[in-house]
Amino acid sequence: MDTDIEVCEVNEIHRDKVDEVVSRMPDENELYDLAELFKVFGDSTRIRILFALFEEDICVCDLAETLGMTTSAVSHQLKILRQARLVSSRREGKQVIYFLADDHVRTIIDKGREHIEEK
Amino acid sequence: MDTDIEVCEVNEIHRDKVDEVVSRMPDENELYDLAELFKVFGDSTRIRILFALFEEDICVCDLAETLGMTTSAVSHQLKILRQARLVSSRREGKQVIYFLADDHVRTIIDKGREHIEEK
DNA sequence: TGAACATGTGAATAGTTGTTCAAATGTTTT
DNA sequence: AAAACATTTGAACAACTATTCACATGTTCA
Repeated sequence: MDTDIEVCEVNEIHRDKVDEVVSRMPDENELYDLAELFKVFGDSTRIRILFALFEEDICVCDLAETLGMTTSAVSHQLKILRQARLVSSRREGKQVIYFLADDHVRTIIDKGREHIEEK
Repeated sequence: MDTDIEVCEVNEIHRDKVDEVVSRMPDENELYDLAELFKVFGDSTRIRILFALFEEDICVCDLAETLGMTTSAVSHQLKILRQARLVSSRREGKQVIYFLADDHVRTIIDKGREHIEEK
């Protein structure tokens, strides 16, 4: 039904080069996870939350005030940051305090800043 | 029409804390640009293109073959990578060869990998 | 110059995502 | 236990984005 008898190779592929590159490509899962991670950084609300957490641990309520957004909107974004393990939280009475999960966050954002600041 | 006479502060904001964090926040443009940059990394097609370019400079046609996509789709993504100054290109005869614009790309992706690889 | 090759681009579509709104959950205080 | 506070969550809507398709542009070679 789908035999490739009459395939006309339109483009001149450098077969050896392509095979080499393909063989060195990380597996699909890793590529997908990487893209998912950067997607989390790719929203200015979440970037702002991370910058706020660079300064100090902070509750949802203060975070919402800082960003001028509803606690609901902030909470939705915090969930995404938590799932990416970029932030963690602890409960203190009625409040939930968020903080950076580790130092990768700072490093990644710093490298991003370096890139955009060069010209 | 919108006077705040009857404002009932529902949440107990830590005013001093919020003001401090707000004052240290980078300006809107930088935050926006940062998010835009990471958005570019936040797509697995573009991540795959970047990994391919880690190995060697490569033309659109081979890139398409490597990724199993149409040259059109690849070209659209290359445009986005170019606009973010993550890749550059040079023409060699009929072909256009793409290559990494600088080493920030590697560094940023490496940091991302470190994060996801730590369980 | 014309044909073939290689890449780029605009419009359209399908899928994804951020915010809002309403309501639920969990904690403290009285 | 009830009321008030703080956060979370699900559904819905609007805005955005990646791929496809058709076509345009640019280069080489006969």
